Amino acid sequence: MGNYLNELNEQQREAVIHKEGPIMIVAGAGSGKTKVLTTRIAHLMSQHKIDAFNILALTFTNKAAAEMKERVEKILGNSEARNLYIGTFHSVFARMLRAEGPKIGYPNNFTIYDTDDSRSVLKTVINEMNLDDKHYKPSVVHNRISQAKNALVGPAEYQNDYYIQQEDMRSNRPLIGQIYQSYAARCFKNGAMDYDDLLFKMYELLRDFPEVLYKYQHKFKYIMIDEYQDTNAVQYQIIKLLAAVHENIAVVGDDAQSIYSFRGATIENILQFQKDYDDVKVVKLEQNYRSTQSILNVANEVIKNNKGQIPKDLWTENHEGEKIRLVRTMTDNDEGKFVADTIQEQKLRNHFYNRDFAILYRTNAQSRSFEESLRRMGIPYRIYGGVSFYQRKEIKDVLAYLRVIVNTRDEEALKRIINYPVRGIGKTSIEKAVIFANEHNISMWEVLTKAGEFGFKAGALEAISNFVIMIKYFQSMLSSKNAYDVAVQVGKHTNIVKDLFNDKTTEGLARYENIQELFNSIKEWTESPSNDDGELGDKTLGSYLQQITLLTDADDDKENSDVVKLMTIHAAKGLEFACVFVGGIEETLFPSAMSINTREELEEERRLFYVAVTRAKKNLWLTYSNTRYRFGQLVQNEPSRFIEEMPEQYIDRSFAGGGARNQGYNDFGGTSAFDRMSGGSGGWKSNSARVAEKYGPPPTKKETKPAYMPVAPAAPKVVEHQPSADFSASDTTGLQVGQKVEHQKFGFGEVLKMEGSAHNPIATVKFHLNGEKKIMLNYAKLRIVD
DNA sequence: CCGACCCGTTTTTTT
DNA sequence: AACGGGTCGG
Repeated sequence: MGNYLNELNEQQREAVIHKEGPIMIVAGAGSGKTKVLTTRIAHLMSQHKIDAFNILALTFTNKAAAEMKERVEKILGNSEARNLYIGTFHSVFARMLRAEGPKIGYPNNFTIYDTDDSRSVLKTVINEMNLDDKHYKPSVVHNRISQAKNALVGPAEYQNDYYIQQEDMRSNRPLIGQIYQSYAARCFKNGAMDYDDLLFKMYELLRDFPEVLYKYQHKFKYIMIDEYQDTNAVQYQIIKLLAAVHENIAVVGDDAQSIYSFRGATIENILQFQKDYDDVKVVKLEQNYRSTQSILNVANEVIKNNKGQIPKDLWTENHEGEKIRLVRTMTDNDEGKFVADTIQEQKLRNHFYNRDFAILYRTNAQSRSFEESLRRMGIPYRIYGGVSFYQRKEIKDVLAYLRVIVNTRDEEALKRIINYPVRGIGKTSIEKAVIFANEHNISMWEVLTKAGEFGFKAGALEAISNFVIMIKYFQSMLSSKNAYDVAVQVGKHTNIVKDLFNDKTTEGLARYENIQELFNSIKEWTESPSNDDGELGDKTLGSYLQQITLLTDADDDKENSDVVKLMTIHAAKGLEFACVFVGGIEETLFPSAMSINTREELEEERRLFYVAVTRAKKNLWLTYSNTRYRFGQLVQNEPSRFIEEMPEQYIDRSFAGGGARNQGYNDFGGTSAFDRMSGGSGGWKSNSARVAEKYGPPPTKKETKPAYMPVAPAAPKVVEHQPSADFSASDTTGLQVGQKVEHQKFGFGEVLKMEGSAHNPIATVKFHLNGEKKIMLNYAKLRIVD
């Protein structure tokens, strides 16, 4: 400790040591923004003896929060940092609402609804109003309500706002306001908040309860906000309230990286900041420490096409580096192969590790072709985002039990588990219970506890009674047992675990493993150290459930695991990688077809492009494909307009078509030299010989070809397998090691090993075609030979 | 009350 | 292409 200031440049230091009053740090990509915030926190604590309890730092991802905490701890060299209030907006407010919830009529153990829960409640409400959920689609209505909440518009204001009503009329959904009202009432009745409520209710709490406002205003003497350009109206108002007393607020942001306007974020908040406080200190961080000059120049040049950026003069002392490689392929699969091939090649040639690579894309659906190619090459990877672990069915089932135990008002969870596993409470009984609950304005749970008074049939009555007794039994454990012990009891007592264990299908096995993983993670959480602040240090089930809903699977990453990372560009913000591939640089995909209608939308896409490019430290590949599958249909896309906006001198287009050597560039990979080295795929492509002719022999170490040249495919002796006349993939549920199988392309073989998950059943098969080959594949395409 | 089958939707991005 | 919801038959 002590010399941390020496690591900073002049501007960074200025921002760190600025003690009192508001400060706005306008910073470019890779300029050490987060470093400044963390150092500032450490500096306040060590030099100015500010107590950790009095510092609030808000971020947009759990990962950023965890990193910050870790780094502060490292600088300070003690464990003081664990008492800091560092977290995402949502998780910090959830904690506060947990403490203050009863003031606004919510239980301390209120449930947090994720997007699926919200839509499910909406569907219920829409049906109860006798509206058509095909027209009033829950997802559409949810977006609308979400936007309203983020703009501080409650149900009443929504229905009274002329322009909002006009919009709803125009889309022929005039009743959204009423749905909003019912939805809010239902969530409240269920003792539940959705993601947006965590912000919206926090604002109302501070607005309506002066004593609460007073408490937190005085508690938080210093406030830091990361990624300030991504704040929306509610967040802005909350920050303003919290900071009003001390005005020791430091915000860091880059207007060029504002990419969350779809959830209400507005860079207006940056411009407004200087108007809201007197004497704002503004610091600009313009030196980039991350990327090569080529990368930075490309990013800067493209972003210049946006109007109204805050002028910044970004520069770097880094080397110019290699040119940005622009790569065109014929199909999305070829794109995947190119990337996997190039990763393999770069690893060997330039001694990169898997963890040095990231593959970024605009939409989650694009991950598939990359996954497949990586798997074939045997390159380990991890996908961030997409369907989170906690959204899996079996996980949600167990969590639903836990939710009901903690908050019996949670009707969504109750309905999910009341007859799972089957216990004789059928559809009719459930409907009855819901109707009774609505009629008597009590919770569904209360109906169940007093089932005798509501005239259920004898059989149903007994089933309900047993169910109620069981849940009450679980509840009796809450005070004496921790989250893990309760969860284990639930698993045992409900037979969920046993049922899954007995399910020997691949899916059942995977589900069983997932449940075990859930239990392990609960245990881990239960045993992790808590902080000294009583109000948030608890290890109860209620506390567990609240934080779990706010977790993304990007958060619990095994930081050091040596894998290639795949994620959307949105998810990549704030991260950096030595080598970056950005896929699908095509019109209708990037920029998205949804976002080309207004200048604002298009500029956000361009900022997204800026974010993607500036993730790279050393090497950057931009790939696009002539054709790709979308909704199961082959579509053709033009190259993205962003490609033309890049300055020529930093671009290597030698694999982007146009030149003679690129004609018919349609088969990368599958048969590269590295395939054989890695025991991967290869050898069956009929046209690889042709391609090899065009590109010459595979590179050797002696060659002085630039490092970025793709690996030319070898010219294998190809024998095409002729599938049996009646070939069709069989039901492979019973597939076993040793089984003889046929594959349409690879021919006959024998199963060596089986692994993977239900979604990705992987078998290693030894095929006999073209000599023995071991291939890992998703075995859905196999025929069992008897 | 469960499975098999059919049909419609999905893909912009996230807490 | 793949998943979820709905329907129908056993």
